Amino acid sequence: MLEKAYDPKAVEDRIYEMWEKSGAFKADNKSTKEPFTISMPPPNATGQLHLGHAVMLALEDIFIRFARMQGKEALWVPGTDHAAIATESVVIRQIQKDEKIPDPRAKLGREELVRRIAEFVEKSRGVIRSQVRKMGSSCDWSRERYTMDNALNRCVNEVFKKMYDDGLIYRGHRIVNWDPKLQTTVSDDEVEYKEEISPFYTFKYGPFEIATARPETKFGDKYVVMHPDDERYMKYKHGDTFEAEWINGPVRATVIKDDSIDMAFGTGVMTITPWHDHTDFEIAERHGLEKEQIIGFDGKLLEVAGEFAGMSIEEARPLIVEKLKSKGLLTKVDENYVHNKAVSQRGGGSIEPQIRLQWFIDVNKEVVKWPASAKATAGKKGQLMSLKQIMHAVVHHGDIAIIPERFDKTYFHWIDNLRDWCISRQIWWGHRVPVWYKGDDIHVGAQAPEGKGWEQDPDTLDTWFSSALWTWSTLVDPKLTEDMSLSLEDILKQSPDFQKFHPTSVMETGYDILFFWVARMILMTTYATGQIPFKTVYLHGLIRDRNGQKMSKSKPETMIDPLDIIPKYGADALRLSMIVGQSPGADSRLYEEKIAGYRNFINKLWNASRFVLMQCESAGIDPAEIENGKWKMENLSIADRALQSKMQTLVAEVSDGLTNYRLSETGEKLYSFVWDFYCDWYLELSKGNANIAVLVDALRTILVLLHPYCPFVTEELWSQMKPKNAGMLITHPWPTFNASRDEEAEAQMQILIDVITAIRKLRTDQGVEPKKDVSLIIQTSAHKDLLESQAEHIKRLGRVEDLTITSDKKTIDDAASAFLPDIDLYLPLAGLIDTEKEKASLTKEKAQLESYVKGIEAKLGNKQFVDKAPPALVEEQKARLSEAKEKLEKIGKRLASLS
RNA sequence: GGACGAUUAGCUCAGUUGGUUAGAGCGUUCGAUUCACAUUCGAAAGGUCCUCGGUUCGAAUCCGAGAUCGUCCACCA
Repeated sequence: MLEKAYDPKAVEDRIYEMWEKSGAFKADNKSTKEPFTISMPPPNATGQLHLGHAVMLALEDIFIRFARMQGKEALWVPGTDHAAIATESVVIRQIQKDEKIPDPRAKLGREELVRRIAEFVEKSRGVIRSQVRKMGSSCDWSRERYTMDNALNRCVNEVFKKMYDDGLIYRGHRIVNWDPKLQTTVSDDEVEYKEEISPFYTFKYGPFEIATARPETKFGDKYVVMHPDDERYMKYKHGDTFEAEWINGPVRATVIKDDSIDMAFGTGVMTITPWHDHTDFEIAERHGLEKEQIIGFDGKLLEVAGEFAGMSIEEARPLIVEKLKSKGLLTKVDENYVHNKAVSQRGGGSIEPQIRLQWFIDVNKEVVKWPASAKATAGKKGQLMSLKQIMHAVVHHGDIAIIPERFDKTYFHWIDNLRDWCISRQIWWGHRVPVWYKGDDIHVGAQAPEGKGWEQDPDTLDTWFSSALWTWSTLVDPKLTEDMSLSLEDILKQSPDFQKFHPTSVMETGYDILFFWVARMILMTTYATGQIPFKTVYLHGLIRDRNGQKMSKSKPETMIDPLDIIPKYGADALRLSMIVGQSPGADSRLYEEKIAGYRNFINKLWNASRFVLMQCESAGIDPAEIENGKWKMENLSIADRALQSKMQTLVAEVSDGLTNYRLSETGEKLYSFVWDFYCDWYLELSKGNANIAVLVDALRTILVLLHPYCPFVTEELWSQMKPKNAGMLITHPWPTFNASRDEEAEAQMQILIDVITAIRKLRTDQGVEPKKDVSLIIQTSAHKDLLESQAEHIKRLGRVEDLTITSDKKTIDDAASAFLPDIDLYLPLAGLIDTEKEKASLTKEKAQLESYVKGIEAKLGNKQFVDKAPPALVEEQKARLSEAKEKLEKIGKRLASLS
């Protein structure tokens, strides 16, 4: 017999082990079943499982379990990410701290440092693996991948080479976001802007006044830029030169006219520093101006700064201002100027734009064939397009659907503003740029060419470069990647997993990495394989604390750690609490009471099962002997029939909800069906005269439907009551909807529920002690037979000792007026559920419908509407009209029969 | 500066294409409890659906304007 309360600790690990051992997670690439694939967004190999992972795992597990039960060949590929910059800086910091080595890169050298990082990652990956299991994730561990696997490295190199050969990857001096602290570039998306109040200085510069918050960059400035239409400066022509007294003596400056200048800002004139500012760089490129480096890669001023050379920015700034002031060039200081300071999202250090030789992906060059997907290809075969255009097309044409839809706009907007992607990083941990140099010769490829003296590029690739290949690089056969004679195309063609499981079905991830990752997967995968990476993108929101704040380690009191929650409340409860009430793309709040609420639900289900099993036992029936889906049709009570009927609707709704990714709504439906109907009414009514077969069979179906949401408890309960030939729930077939609804039984059941509820309320209203058995008269004309047949239930659930049901209004009036001492309560049903109430509501509905019909008829009678509105709309209105008329007719008939 | 989203009970949120008396969970109040479950059961209180205007027979829902909050993007020398 089951314990009195569900104890997840005693169940979860055992169940997970059973699933894993059984091979239920493994997908078969030779199967003829329809594939359903999810690539797990790989958690950072260094990390601990947090709520962001937990919600991702819960959602994906629901998708995959539903697909598996529906008989699809379901594959969920797990893995971990090497998280280049994050990991390298974690390990470096650790070495600095533990071994007191201030510069581990210099001291240990590349080989040793990389070895240490790899070692560290290997340890952390084990932690992540076990944490993913704790959530109940039914992923195929035999296919686990890691972004630094050799096979994936081969894919990275092949794609790099392909892009290089296509002219999509180039090396160039471009202005990049340089992080002086981590000594590497970061991509535009990794830069954050923080508001900062700093003094804003206005200086005299020749005949002009220029304003700046960063005087330390101004040493080399020799161009003043203004808008060509600015009337204040009409007398200066583009190309004019003049002499100006400046920080370290006089400089010769040139006037430049450029449209990008905002005339309303400051004085409308600025000097530019092309080496250290994106906008200035662009202006300089447009006009072919000289660029000069002022600040070194270590963040210190260079020779050009004269007496200030070697100083850090913080040191130099006040001194420079002081000097300019003493020269009489400072005209104004605004102390309250708010400006946005660029900082690195990773290290948090400030970003110093610098010009560097870097590798880039050209997103505008039109050299790529239209993707092979059906919709986007229509009529465009053979056309060449840019990576940007590909990314746009596959979403625009509906090959890829984003849920929620509104993120389409954000996505398109991002593409419109996308600049070339800087893919090289000056760190050691990651996929090394597969390029070799010997003097001026360049060779691109995974291996060094024949001959001596070739040296590989020291840089590594942006971590998102390898992540962008994730949906398919994880599906190539690793053995094939060892054969260097095969092309990428051959490898893909000969990899059974890729052939069977790609494109993947759904990519589920947080909306915060739509740009970082999702967009880049679309870009890279569609380019490299000719296939879209996934058909649907499901974006979940962030989990916040109870105050709507981001959970962070700095506020431990609001932190919820899944690893604390799981032993306490169970993985099932955690899963429900994160999914019900969360709609895609929107943030949601999580706190312990919420989780406890779902723990209670799990326990309710547990106890309902316990009750059912006890009924079996006392009836001497072994539940295993009860066949599934074969309810005894004789002697079905109203409750049995109503349950059967409602069950049909539930199956249909849950199937539909899961198919269309409406997880929250569907979860809520299941919750309320189980608690509010099955437990509160059906089980209560079955007490005393239970139909065991119905009881068991309905509960089994409930377990099946709930399994994707709360796999552990359902599997455990299933093992207690499954039919003897059935296997585990995880692979149990999903029920089908057989469409036979019993509306009469549902209506009668509802009347019974209404009557009992009314009695309870009546008792409370009249202050009758709940313990006391009462005598009751129910007066009804329409439902006398029904209520009489259910008298036993009414008596038991309403604590009524003596029940009289009469259709005679006089009886009740007499009883009430005579204050018959032996009658406690009188319940006239006329105002509750009786014909009078029905009549009233029907009359109201009729009036509404009539005016509705009138409205539509007026619309359709309007010539302008019929002529100008889209035909579909007119048709829809017509359909609605006939529907309403039909309904009106029905109501008319019913009303006639009532009176 | 541009875009997107939110605003419904004390709190957290549902509310399908406009249609009975706007719902749930938590919390609160009152009551119950050997009979599956106190991780329970019954009942109650609690709402100007942000504001104004419009469309409609009918608006929480559609349209317009505004307010407040939040997020993303761009970025100003």
